[in-house]
Amino acid sequence: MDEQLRLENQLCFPLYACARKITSLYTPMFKPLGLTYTQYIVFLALWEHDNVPVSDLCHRLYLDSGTLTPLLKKMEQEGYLTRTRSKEDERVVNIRLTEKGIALKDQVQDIPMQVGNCIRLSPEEAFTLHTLLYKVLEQEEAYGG
Amino acid sequence: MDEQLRLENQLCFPLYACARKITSLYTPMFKPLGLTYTQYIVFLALWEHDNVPVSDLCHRLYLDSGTLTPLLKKMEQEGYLTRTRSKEDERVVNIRLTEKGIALKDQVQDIPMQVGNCIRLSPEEAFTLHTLLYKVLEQEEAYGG
DNA sequence: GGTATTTATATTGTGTACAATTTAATTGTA
DNA sequence: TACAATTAAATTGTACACAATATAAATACC
Repeated sequence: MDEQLRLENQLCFPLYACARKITSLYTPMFKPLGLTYTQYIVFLALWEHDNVPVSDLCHRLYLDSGTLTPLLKKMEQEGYLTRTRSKEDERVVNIRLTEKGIALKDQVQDIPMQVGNCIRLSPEEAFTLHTLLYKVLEQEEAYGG
Repeated sequence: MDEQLRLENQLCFPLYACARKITSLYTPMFKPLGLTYTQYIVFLALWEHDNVPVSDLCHRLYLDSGTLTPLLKKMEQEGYLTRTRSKEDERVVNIRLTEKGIALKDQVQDIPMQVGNCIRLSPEEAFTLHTLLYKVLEQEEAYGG
């Protein structure tokens, strides 16, 4: 009885625990660079599309301004990016990487592979997992996906 | 180039985003009960195995004492459980649900199903996702799995 | 039996997450 | 063109997570 309340039968719990486990695999690799996982994904987003409003980062990272604003301010202080109010729309703040921010890319190139090597999934399993996660993530309800 | 640094090619990112999305589906259902997601999984663990040391909860939930100690103290204050030093080993603190904590189970019975209905995966897909997540989670490196 | 080591929690400090609210700018509309 | 509604960020407040350290009890070992 109560099978639906068994920890092992939840989908939410392994997701929650697994996400934290993977993040913890990255943490020691970021430490020498003085980065955190959240800062890393902000960089990943910006290395792909730079000079974008805060709202663009919010959408792509599924994070809100309450999380990103202080993070971006800190990254600005550390010289990785600039925050500039848009001339066309004064409500908008544009984020642009500095040379230092762009250069950081070279230093993290092989980190995804190192973490990947710690995860014992076959390429097929990793692909399946990736596909299923995006299927859940891109459902219409939340974040206007 | 730089395919390995594209946000979309990471496994960590959809995991991280998906975990937060699922948690956010639970939050409004917990609100009338005054619960948080983390408290919920502590209850799930205790409804299965009650009267256990803090270390047992740490292992089952993949959380450390820095997270659980303040959480358990708060849940104790709210009358959901008791924290008692073991007589046999004074280092150990045993956690036991009160009647109030046990009774809460009735009020959350259908929440997993409601959340499940929000996730557009077939039973087979959900099973596959569950299996792959546990495969990653139960690898030997971390948490003594 | 006394001391070093290990173990179980607790504490401290830092960094997210996010709900709710605020502020300021822009847009829609009578 | 005033004025309401909307939008983009920022702010405030609460709740985790977790690394690092501290504390105290138990065990190991000489």
